[in-house]
Amino acid sequence: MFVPIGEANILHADLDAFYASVEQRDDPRLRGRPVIVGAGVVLACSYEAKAYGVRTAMNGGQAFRRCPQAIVVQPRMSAYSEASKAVFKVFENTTPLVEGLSIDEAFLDVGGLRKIAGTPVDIARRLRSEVLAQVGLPITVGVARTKFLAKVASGVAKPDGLLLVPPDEELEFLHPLAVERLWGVGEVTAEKLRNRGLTKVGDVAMLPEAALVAMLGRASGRHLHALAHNRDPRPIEVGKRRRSIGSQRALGRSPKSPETLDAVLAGLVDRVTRRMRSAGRAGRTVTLRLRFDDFTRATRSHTLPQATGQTRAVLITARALMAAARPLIEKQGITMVGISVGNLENEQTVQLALPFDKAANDELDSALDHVRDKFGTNAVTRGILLGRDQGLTVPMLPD
DNA sequence: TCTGGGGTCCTAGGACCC
DNA sequence: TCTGGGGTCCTAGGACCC
Repeated sequence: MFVPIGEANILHADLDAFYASVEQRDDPRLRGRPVIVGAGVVLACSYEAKAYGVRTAMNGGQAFRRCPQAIVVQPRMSAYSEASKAVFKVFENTTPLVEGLSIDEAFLDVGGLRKIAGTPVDIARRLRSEVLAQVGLPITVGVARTKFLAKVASGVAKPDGLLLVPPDEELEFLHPLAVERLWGVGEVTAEKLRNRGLTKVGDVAMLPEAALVAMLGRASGRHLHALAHNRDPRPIEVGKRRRSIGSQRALGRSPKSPETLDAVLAGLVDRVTRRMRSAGRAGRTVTLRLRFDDFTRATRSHTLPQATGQTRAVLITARALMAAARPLIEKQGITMVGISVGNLENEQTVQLALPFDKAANDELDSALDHVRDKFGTNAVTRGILLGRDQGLTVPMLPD
């Protein structure tokens, strides 16, 4: 038997039914019972609810028909975000090589830890018990030689499981699985494959790459061909940065006046630019996303010459995009509006040696004037007062 | 059976530059 | 005056993921 080079050093750790588990943790009455988080649509559901056929993203009415005894709770995003931070602390105490994928999952590279911490399976076992002990949440871990296989393994092992794919049993593990297990195969791609009689990963592996490219396009075809043959050389990437920041809002089906739409737009822009500033990011491409009552979608975008995190600049751009989309909006009822800012860059911070008296606003003004003189009128977004001897720190937009 | 909010990546055409 | 080929950036749409 051919044994691939390398060892199973990659962990994929994935919290089970994350939002629902946090709710069950915080309210003992919910434990062991079907729980649905989210009213209009199912954001998450406990395994007890899944047993009745309830699924994530299912609409609320349908979910309730399948499981009338389910307890429906409103989402508490801040509780989930806090739980996520606590879990990531456990990850980072395990290894510095952590790549976060979303609020509830991450890859960990534990290759260098064998001597001090034991085998990857030992580490995975300990990780699971530490997450349970310290955060009170069940977590599933897949262990394999590649990121892709580790993720597939955790998916197969859910819930509350641990699964190792030994390097010499990878294809035996992979090929009998349904194509939907492949990363990047959703409803549309699965249907295309099914139409050609391809339902298992092994079926896809028998096709030449060119046939998959012809069927699915260049990138998807190559990607799928590689995964079906168990090729995934991607390393763990630490410190990945977000590429866009956005916010959206569902509006319901009743007609919306232009004034109402503008107020919603201003609220979204305010939320997005606040988040950008607190993350220290500025962006150049503003995208307006719209959804209509027939579920069609449209986007309008504009790229500015300079990155900005200013509410005013983004709002002016967003309004112009909305005006450009006016004919579309008048033709169909609008049910969702979203704003996102992409092409993100880091805000730059300059520390100026300009001591000033906290009490004297004049001095702050003159310090800011100095920054404007030096770096341009648009440079200053805000200043932070640090005290008499520490000067002024001014986060700036990139030039 | 029509449903949220947050993201990522890819494709294709057009503009523009060399 | 007409014509090649290559590259980058922008815009809009689509598929996918959690």
